[in-house]
Amino acid sequence: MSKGLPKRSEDYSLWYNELVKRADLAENSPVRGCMVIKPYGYSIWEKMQAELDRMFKETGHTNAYFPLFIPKSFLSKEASHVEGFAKECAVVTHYRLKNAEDGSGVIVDPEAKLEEELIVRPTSETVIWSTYKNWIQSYRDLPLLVNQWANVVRWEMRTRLFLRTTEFLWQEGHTAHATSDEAMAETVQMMNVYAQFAEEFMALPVVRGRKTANERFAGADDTLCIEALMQDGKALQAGTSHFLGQNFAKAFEVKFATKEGGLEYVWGTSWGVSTRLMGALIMAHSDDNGLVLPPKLAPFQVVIVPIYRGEEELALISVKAKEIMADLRKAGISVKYDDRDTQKPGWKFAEYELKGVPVRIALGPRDLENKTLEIARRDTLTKESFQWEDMPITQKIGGLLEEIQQGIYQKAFDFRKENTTEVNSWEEFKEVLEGKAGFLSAHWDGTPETEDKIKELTKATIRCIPLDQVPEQGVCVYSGKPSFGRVLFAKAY
RNA sequence: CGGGGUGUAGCGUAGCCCGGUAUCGCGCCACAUUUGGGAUGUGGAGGUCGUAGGUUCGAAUCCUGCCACCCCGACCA
Repeated sequence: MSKGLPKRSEDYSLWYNELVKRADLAENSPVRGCMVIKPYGYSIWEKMQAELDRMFKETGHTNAYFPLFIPKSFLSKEASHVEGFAKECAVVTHYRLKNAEDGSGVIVDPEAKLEEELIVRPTSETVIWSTYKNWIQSYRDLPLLVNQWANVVRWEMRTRLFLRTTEFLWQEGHTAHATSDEAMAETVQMMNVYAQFAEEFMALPVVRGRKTANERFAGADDTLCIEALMQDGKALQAGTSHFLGQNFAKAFEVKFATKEGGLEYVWGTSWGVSTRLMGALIMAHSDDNGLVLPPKLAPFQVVIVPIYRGEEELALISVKAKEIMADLRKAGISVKYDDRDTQKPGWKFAEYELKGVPVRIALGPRDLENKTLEIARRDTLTKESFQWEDMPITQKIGGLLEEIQQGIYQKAFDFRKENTTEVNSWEEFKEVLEGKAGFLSAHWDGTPETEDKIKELTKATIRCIPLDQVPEQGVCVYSGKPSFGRVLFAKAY
């Protein structure tokens, strides 16, 4: 492990990549754009999964699993869907290899060509709706509320660890409803679940909003989203929830008998978050010393580092350390006791800072003597000496974890506030975008043409029309035409 | 797909212009001394120099082709 991470201020992109690798979250694989998620990184993802899964189940959803491969013909059934995904699909054309005759290795067996090629799912709407056709006959079968945890593949031009990988892990919810209103309510509900998860667990403040027609999901009538702001002033779409109308129902002939005896197409939604959330988590909170993890998602919340010389001293310290560990665990706090004698304390301190462990406890002979602990918090990098008698250790650490969770949320919230700028002219728009970046709250005339033009000129896109948008008379920053409320622009990941 | 760059030990690199089978650091192994912020010393292991050809007595180095990856753009969760 080499010392020193690149500085965010010098090269944000390099800082991010190095951090992901050095904190043992993930690394590149032999296949371009794919990554190996390492145990430490994966355990953060598992925590995210566990919370989200709980929230999905609390809102009435159940998990299922649909296949990785989709017949090519399925994809073309919904016109705008195929247009959106066709350019980035991996295709399976053969099912067998054989030894090359010249002994140079294995080759694709030309005899083993598939009748119909298979698509590796870029998303599962098509295969799921083709299945729903058989599952739904009556209003009694509705609503159908299903989620799946899966991997998907999108052959992107350019990839970045966690933020955009060729294969990524995600969950995709796919629901079917009897009415438009009900499907829309579901779409809103799931966006709120995502927002709540981001804010409460990731300590990541998000804007709840609606995508413009340009930015909408391929095949959706409406896309709601949560948008977050990263430390470099770029926006990151953290989750989306789509109202599919009857588009997929029509494409896959999914009809149901109504109570009144009619036959109607069902209404659908789909919603998803991915391992991209890992990228959001990393970029939102971390600093030049490494990761900063919110206690609610850290693989372990507390690490205890013993300081000792010799076996005997370690034995004495371990007694106390294990006592603390047991107390904390009883209180539901996850702890790691690192008594390896293969690394020195200083090395461990740096290591756990790099890995973002929220609280570090150092315990040495001096502490045994004085009945103290050295408690260091990762978010502020401050240390304090804690007297055993002052209060129960569980109360102390529990309170501290709470404080850290709150603290990093507040810090991110303040950052977003400082970096959300109301702009009222085109000059100002360009100036802010090039200078401090962040979210630009501006009037827009509501046309895709203006949106495209702004994107072309500045690379900024409309991240969303905030759901809490205040009605306000104004003129579009670009076209000067009338506008009735502000939208959020930003350069995005 | 356009622009730029890089492939030499697990990682990061020197050597390349000016051909003579490889430098240094981190990491790894052993031993000793160390342990309250990334220890020190001594000894050691580890490389068909991305790949295929060519030139040459001899190629990491010169020439040609290929492959891969990274970064910046356009595209996208």
